[in-house]
Amino acid sequence: MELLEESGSDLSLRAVARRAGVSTAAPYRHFADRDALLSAVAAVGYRELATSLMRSQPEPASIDDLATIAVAYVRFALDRPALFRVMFAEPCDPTNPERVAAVAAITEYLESIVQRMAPDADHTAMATGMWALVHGLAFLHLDGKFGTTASEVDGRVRAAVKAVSTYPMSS
Amino acid sequence: MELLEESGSDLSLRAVARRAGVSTAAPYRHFADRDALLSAVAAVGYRELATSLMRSQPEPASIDDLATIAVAYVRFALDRPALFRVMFAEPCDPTNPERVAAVAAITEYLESIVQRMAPDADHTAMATGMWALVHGLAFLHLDGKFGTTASEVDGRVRAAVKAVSTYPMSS
DNA sequence: TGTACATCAGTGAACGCGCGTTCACTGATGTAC
DNA sequence: TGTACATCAGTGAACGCGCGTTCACTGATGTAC
Repeated sequence: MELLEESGSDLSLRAVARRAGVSTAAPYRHFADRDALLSAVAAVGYRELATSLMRSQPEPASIDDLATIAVAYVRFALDRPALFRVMFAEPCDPTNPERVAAVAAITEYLESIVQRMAPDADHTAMATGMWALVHGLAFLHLDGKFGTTASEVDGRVRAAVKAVSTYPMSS
Repeated sequence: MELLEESGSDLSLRAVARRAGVSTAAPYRHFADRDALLSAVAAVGYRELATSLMRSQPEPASIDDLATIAVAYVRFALDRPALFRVMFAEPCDPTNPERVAAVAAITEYLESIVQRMAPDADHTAMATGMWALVHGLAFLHLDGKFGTTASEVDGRVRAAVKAVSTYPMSS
């Protein structure tokens, strides 16, 4: 995790071993192969993401609260870009139970929010949409597709979430 | 481009040369280095993405039309995952003018839609939100974070876009 | 019409690199009797 | 209390790989006179 946070580049078994002050082959005592390591790291990442979202707003009740959660999500991605990429851009082993459970936890959290805030909506569809919204904001900022400086990010995320959640489109 | 569509993996100069039936060093006649090639490929990708979005709905007038555009965006990502990743996940040279222009074109297209469909909204914020929504849907599907089979994707995307665009959240 | 020259895409060999993975091994620790 | 054994994290050397990039070079094409 330390390595991911400072280097930002791809995670290699050799680099992990170096960082641990250990020989090249030592990681194989603990992980079957590179994919297994990456899956494990991703699982930890998911748990931390879920934790920081829930901590940012345990019981969101307004669109402002929703925007706060969105900001927490984007912050997570921006603060720990390499970890975020491992979590989402690597073709992680879909059979890793920890990973599956962590994704399910995030989905459930989102659905519970939707259920409370928009009781008439299709919960699943709405939760999917909200996740996609914050995820897209995270990735687009991460990849610099908006010409946004770091200090503007929060405001931009809040504004986007509020705009989308507030104005129904005509017809 | 052919290479990206069939191999799905990283694009290397050597692989490109092989595919072109040419020696390892030949690409350096045309591109300064690997990043330059990637930037050029990304620029072409942006243009093609913009084209297929506009073709899917030149003058969107309803939420259904909006959902159609979203489906086109996600389809692009799913049909050409490696290209999509080069466009968005690689740290592309931000000074490449073609790339900047292509991103601007997509932004403008989205803003014009928003302007027509939600004239009261903050256009920039709303366009940001819409882009993030479809982009998030694309990436989450691409990375298999929903347990969705290929045939369900369209329906799921439509439902998510409609849900988010239709129901305003309570305060 | 013929000759000299510039241009330029492509060649092929080489460089040094970091990588994932395997192998037979060492050495410390704990446990059974 | 002492001895034999199993466990297991870690070693270090080696394998073969594909990569980005550089180099001096060739050979075809077009152009100027």
